[in-house]
Amino acid sequence: GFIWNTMLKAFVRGNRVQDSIFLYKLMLENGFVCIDNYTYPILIQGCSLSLSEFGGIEVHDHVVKMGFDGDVYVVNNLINMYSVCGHIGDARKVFDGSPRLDFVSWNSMLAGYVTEGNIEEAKLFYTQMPKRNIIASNSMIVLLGRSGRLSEAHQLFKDMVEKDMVSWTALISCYEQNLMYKEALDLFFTMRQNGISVDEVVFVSVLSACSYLLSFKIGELVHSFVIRFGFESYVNLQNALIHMYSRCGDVLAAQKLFNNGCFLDLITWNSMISAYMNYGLVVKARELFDSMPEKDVVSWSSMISGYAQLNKFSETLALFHEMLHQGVKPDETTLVSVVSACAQLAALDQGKWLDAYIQKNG
RNA sequence: UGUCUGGUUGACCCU
Repeated sequence: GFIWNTMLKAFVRGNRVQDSIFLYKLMLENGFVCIDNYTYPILIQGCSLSLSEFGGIEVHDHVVKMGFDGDVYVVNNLINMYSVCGHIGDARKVFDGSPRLDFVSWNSMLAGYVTEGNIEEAKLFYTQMPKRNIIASNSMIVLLGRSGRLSEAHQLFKDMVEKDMVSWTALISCYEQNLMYKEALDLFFTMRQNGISVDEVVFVSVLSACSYLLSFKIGELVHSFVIRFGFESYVNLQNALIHMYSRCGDVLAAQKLFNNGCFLDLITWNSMISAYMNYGLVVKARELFDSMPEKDVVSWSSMISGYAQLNKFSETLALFHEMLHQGVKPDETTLVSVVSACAQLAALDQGKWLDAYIQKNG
């Protein structure tokens, strides 16, 4: 069975959930022998990643019929799948009905409450845990931070007998989410002083704080750390650096990173486009936009809102129509810019048309 | 060969 499972995993990793289901059906036709306790966690994981609740429910059904519903790995994946699909009640049913639970089961269930933002349940559940662990505590820190309860988050952090890099990063993010970027940076430097190891995630997070503070000097310093630690080729770090430099007034540094970068992704392109637009470099932005291998709604919105910011309202409307023509669905951000363009141009008929569009599309 | 926690891009608002 492990050959089949390996193929299944390859499909799931490649975000090809339909193919994984198809392969699973072939496995069924092959007489079940290739289906084992490794098979379902992979399938369920695929449903989680693609938020396919209906696929997940179907797979859950098979799990029961095939008698794998006592496998703790299967159970944990089911809990996770129902949680990320927003069916926390079903996750809890799996949890409560499972003959066997381990600390991952508890962590997964807790993570469900955290995703949901359910402080009460999460706190209750956390106190009910047979044995707390770093991952559970880290989840709680995130939840408290997201809910604006910074002092509670900090207290929990301080009370942890063991902390890891994620605990520190989670607390740094808490400060950032509550717009306390200075404190976030301080915490990063404390983290370094305490000799805690760092990874690319920490740096991305810290660079984000620099961007908000418009702190070129610290941003540059962090960039030097990034190089010293050998993380400079990570796409997400390049994206964070491009964003930081553009926010902090050095669009040329951003451009240099973009031009020298390899393995760039959509976010890189989008960041560079909005960087150019923020500096009024419309032609450069448009060149990039037109040469993008693929665009998403953020690419379009960056251009459209950029035009609106620069008072180029007819360009705003023109690009919006182009967007619709290409079958890209605008979101709220896009529409805000378009509405303001209509208002500025006193384009009453366009405005009416847009109003009808918004009514029709919710 | 399988499961749980932290991070990056667009308008407005907030700061």
